[in-house]
Amino acid sequence: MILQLNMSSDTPIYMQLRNQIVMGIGSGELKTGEGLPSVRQLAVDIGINMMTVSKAYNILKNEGYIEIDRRHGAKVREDLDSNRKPTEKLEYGLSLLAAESKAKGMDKETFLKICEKTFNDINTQKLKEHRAC
Amino acid sequence: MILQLNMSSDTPIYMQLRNQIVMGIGSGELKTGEGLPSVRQLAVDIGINMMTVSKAYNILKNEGYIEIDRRHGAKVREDLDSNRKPTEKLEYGLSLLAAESKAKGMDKETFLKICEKTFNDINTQKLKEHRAC
DNA sequence: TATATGTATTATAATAAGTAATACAAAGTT
DNA sequence: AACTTTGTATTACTTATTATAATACATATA
Repeated sequence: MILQLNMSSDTPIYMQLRNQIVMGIGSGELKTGEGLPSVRQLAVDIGINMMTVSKAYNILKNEGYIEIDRRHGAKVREDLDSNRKPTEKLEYGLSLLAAESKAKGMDKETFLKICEKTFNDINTQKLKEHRAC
Repeated sequence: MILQLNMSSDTPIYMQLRNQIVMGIGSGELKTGEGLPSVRQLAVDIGINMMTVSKAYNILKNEGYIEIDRRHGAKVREDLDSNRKPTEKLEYGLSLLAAESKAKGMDKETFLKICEKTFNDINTQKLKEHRAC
C-alpha cells in the first residue's frame, strides 16, 4: 500500500497515516489479517520518526482497526468486519455534515446520492490534504 | 436560540459556537436573514470573551453561512440556500466516515439509512460534546 | 546469540491553539 | 457634537500539540 504524506499539511503526520490506513481498509486494499510494516520499517520508508508511526498505530488499535503483537507487529484485525454498530463518531460527524449541507440548500436526494457514491468508491487518496478530527 | 457550551470539552469554544449555529441553520431554527446577537452581547450572555465570539462569526462568514455588517452586526445570509454544490468538506468528511463504516463491516443499506435519518432529524444538541474538525 | 518486534522514557524544539484585555475605526442615534 | 453600538486589530500570555531524537527495555524468533 502506498502512503503519501504531505508535510506541509495542517493535518499531523500521525493523523494522515491513521486516515490513509483506515481508507486502505475501507477500500479493501488492506485485508483483514493483513500485516502492516513494522514501526521502524515504515518510519525509515517515509522518512519520519519511529514514534510518530507508533502513535498512528496505537490510535488505530484503540479505535479497533488493528491489533498489535509485540512479537509479530501490527495487523488488521481478523474480526474487524463483525462490528456493525454505528459508532458515535459516525452519528456526530454525519449530523454536522448533514446540517452544513441542509443549511446550504442541498436537498435530501442529492445528499443521499453523494453518500451512496462515496460509500461505493472509497478512494485512498481523497484525504491527503484534509483534516479528519 | 439556546447555545450550550461545554467548557470541559476538548472542542474549542469558538468551534462549539460555530457548530451549534450551523446546526441551528440546518435545523431551520435560524432562518435566512435572521440576525445573530452582537459579539459583545453573546459574549456577556455566555460568559466568554468577545474575541472568541468574533472568531466563530468570522469562520461562519468565511464558510459562507453568515454576513457581517459593521453597522448592523451578523445575520444569516439571505442567499444561503441557493448554494447547492457539494463542498469539498462534505466529500472528504464523508469519505472518511464511509471508509470507517465500511472497514468495520457496515453494509451500504445500513450506512444510507443512517445518512437519511440524520439528514431528516438535524438535532442542534447532538454535537455538544464532540469535535468537528 | 543475534535479530526482530513494539514500548517506555526523557529531552528538546518549534509551532499552534486558545483566551483575554485593550484600543481602534466606522456608523448610527440623541 | 457627544454618545452608543457595531465589528476589528493588536498584543500578550499561557497552554497544548507535534515531531523528533537518543536510549533503553521486554519479548519472542531464527
